[in-house]
Amino acid sequence: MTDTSVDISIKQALQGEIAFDTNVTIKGWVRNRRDSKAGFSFIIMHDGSCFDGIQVIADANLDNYAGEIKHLTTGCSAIINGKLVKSGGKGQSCEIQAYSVEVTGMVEDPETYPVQPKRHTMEFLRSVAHLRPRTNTFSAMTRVRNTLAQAVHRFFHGNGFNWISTPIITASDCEGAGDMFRVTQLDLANVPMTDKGEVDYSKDFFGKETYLTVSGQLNVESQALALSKVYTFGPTFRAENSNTTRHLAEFWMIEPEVAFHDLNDSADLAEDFLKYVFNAVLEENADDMQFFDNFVKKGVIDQLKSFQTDSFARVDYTDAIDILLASGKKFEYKVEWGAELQTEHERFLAEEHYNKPTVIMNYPKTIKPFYMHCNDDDKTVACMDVLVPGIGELIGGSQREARLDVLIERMKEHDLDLEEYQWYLDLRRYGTVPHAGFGLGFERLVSYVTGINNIRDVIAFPRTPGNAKF
RNA sequence: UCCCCAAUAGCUCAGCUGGUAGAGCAAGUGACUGUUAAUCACUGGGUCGGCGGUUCAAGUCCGUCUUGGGGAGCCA
Repeated sequence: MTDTSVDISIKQALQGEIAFDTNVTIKGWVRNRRDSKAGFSFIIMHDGSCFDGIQVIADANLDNYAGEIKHLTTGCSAIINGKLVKSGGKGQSCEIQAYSVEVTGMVEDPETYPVQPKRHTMEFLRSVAHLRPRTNTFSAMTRVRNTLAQAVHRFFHGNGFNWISTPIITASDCEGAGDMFRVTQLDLANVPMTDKGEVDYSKDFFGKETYLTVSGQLNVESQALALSKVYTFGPTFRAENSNTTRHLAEFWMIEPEVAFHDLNDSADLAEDFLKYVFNAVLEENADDMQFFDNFVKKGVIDQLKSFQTDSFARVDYTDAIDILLASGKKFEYKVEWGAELQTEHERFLAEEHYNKPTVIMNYPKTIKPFYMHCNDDDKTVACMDVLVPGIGELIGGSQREARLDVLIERMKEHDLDLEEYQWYLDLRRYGTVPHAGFGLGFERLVSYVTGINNIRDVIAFPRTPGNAKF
């Protein structure tokens, strides 16, 4: 019987790709077992290929029925060989009538197996991150995350972009941004010192201080000024002591950069990009998304669908300030031109005023980094934040300052060491062009799409302050 | 990092003003059933997050640390 058997995924069976009466083999993990004293057991098997499991009918006359099959519990692994048949019960179209159930791994102590067939809290599952992919929520999240990652590459590839791998180890704190993770080979118990009593980094692996990257932007700009359309998609690190539902110390970031683009082009690109990847998930993960819509966040499917036709709200920072002032809302932080928008302000704009992804453009230059293009008003820079309901900032981007003299002036204002940035300034010396790009936090995207509100639950093994387990 | 809250069985929780612990689910056994988060009965299972303190007595009160949650800051 097994000679003619076909190895299939559960997805193939449930999607009707396999004809009834075919002799098939599936391999996976037991989700649940129910016994019938009429002489057989129902075993629900999952293999991660799709949201649902397949029901296996194991008859009592199988050799190992009493010895093994009757003792199968949630989490056991098995190889099932049998005939794919039309289901004799309600709730599923097909099932497998087993010829053999080969148990590959029992669960050592069923009582302490953490993943029970019941609702668990996300906090508990995070503490067993090595086993949580066996749950509905995490297997669905993983498939959606995969679809998004594939769609990211497909979108850019289809639009003529080159994927650039920017360095993960970097020698300079590019944006003068926050804390970075140090990379060193020095013996921390015996650090070499200079005559001045400072750490002698010339003795270190790279001969200077090095860190994990916080952004590939400056590097990828140089690629854009030759290949025109480029993007990065890779790991990024921030040593900020942020304890929120939307920050990770290690996350994946997508950073497109396009020559001859201005800010509006960049906002258009961001919009097209989101439409594309949202649509990919709607098409490829309908069952997973239905689960999220039912049990994680009501309305999450409609949220993605409505964005296909209804695009970004776009508003200038200056106008956003007026909207906030005119709203009559009492805010904890004062609304005034020149100040950062606080979370409460962003939430009001994206969740109450517009209730859809909202782009705020052209912020005061005093609160933004040195590399952003100075607008003609000499007060604002050409930048944008894309805010989405429930997440906050999903995308941050800007048109870059392409004029050498203006850029140098801005760097001096920010107290940067010009020597360190000569290569970056060269890009303005040799054939400079206007260009623009943005950064998008991949996990925030997964969070928005799935409705899973804690960013620690949209990556397999989250890295956060005080937690690098697994 | 700041403010607030929480930590009790494998999981989710209850435990009033201090007197050494309970339920549901899970697990084990049995009954029953083409079942489907099955149902019913019985059984086993806890150094009440760590350390220190107050008290005759601490799950309960106080201090501190750790972890987690909600919010804020920083940002993607």
